[in-house]
Amino acid sequence: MSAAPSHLTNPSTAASVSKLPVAGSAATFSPLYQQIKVLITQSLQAGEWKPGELIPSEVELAARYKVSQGTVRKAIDELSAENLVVRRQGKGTFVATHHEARAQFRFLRLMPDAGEPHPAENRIIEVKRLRAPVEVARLLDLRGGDAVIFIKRVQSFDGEPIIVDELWLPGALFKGLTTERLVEYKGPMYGLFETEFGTRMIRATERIRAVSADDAAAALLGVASGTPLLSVERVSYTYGDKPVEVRRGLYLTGRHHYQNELG
Amino acid sequence: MSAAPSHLTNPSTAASVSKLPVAGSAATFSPLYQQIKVLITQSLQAGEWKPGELIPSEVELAARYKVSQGTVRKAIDELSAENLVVRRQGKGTFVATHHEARAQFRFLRLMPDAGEPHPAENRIIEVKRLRAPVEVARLLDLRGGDAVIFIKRVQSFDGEPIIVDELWLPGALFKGLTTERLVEYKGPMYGLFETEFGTRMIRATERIRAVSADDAAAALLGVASGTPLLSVERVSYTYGDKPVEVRRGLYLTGRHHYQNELG
DNA sequence: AAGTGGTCTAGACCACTTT
DNA sequence: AAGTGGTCTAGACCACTTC
Repeated sequence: MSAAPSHLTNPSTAASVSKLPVAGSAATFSPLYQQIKVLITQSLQAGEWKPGELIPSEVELAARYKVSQGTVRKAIDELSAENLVVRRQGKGTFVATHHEARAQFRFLRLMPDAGEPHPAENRIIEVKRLRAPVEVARLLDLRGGDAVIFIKRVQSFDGEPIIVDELWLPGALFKGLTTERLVEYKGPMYGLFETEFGTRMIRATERIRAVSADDAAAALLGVASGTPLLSVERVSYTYGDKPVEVRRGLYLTGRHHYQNELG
Repeated sequence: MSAAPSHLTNPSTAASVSKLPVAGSAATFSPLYQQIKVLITQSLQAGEWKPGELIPSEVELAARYKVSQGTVRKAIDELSAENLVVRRQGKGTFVATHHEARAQFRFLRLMPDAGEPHPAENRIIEVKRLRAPVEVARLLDLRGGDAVIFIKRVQSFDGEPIIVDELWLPGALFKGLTTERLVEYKGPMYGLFETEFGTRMIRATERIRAVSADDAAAALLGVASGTPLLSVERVSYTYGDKPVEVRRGLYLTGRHHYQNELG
């Protein structure tokens, strides 16, 4: 390597500084490949490379950031492990997208007890704009009176209604989201969010409980009130761990189950 | 490197062979670091290094297998990602064990809605030996009449009974498992299995449903019959993806929830 | 043939832990 | 001081894809 890259701080070449982190100053050092990872993530967030597109090759990125190819490789390895990008030998590295079968199963864990999973059919029940309820505002990091878009829908498999979903999305990020666009759109909802609104869901946390179906849910699912349902409360995050969706699903688990892997 | 290692097949030095996999012969080539990974896993399985113990350093393993340190490193990186070993800078690499707070949360995802998770208190209800029911036999890869050990217990948090568990274990692997030993043993049950019976749980799959409490479960949990409960059916696997435990838990999710991360 | 990611090596230095 | 894993580099060759 020729010269130390000015915009990056390499502990290997600045040992004295890294050993003396000034209290109060935020000058903390992280490995080079972590810094590269942050830079690449920022480019992804800024939309420099869009979902589905090819990002520059390892050699190009190494030249851009003035580090070795091996360092770029380690950064991309981690981004790939986090499902932010997908590597394809011989072709290159692509920005991950929800427009793939791959991504579907990551975010919908309900599987039929027997047989192959079938694609879900969506029925939109309601879309409206309202002020965020306190609990939703807290989870989405919004202020009290901020607007959110509320969506209610039913998902069916093989014609059988199985899931009742309620979603809350920050109004500021999803301006122009209407029933019409939701109904027209074919494919996964996260695909729509990503393509039409530039918001890509990266990861989510779920809290799962067993509850009794109330009258409304029972009617939509075609079961008796009081039937046990799986309640799945989800908060989804985009780049920078920013929460951008609150969702509550009620799953009918008579012939389906929530599949989970403990590693 | 001096000479080609005789026990390993390196495609880099045997390209012609790797390009001509003979149909019928099982001679398939995998990267060197994958082969190293298999060898290390076999040593773990054979008990050459026991849970909690230090495994040889990267330099030593590189010498043993006649490959570079970088290749060993990549193998261990993956074993570490799969939670088979734990790296500690400056100290070495250790065989993962269930006798750590770390491992607990991987296999018990039920968390209190508010406050910190508390350690579970176990109450053993029943331990007996019986012939494997067909469904259990199928899941455990046993033959029809094989013996299994059946355990029923209740787990409480802060004195409140929250979980009713039923477990089935292959009799051949857990000879001598009695109520007494289960009651005497302090700490996680997987720790007992690992230390006393040499069977370490590596990963598990779970199928989750919402069900109604029957009379027996309701009595044990101190709730009304018909209360919605989370049903968690688990199959646990040890080295070589061998199933070694079937478990069915009923979770009371009034003030607790099953926590899951979607990556 | 040229370009991409995938593997493997060898060597340097760093951060952390123990002796 | 010596040993461990952690980072970074440079260069070679392989497998796969595209032109």
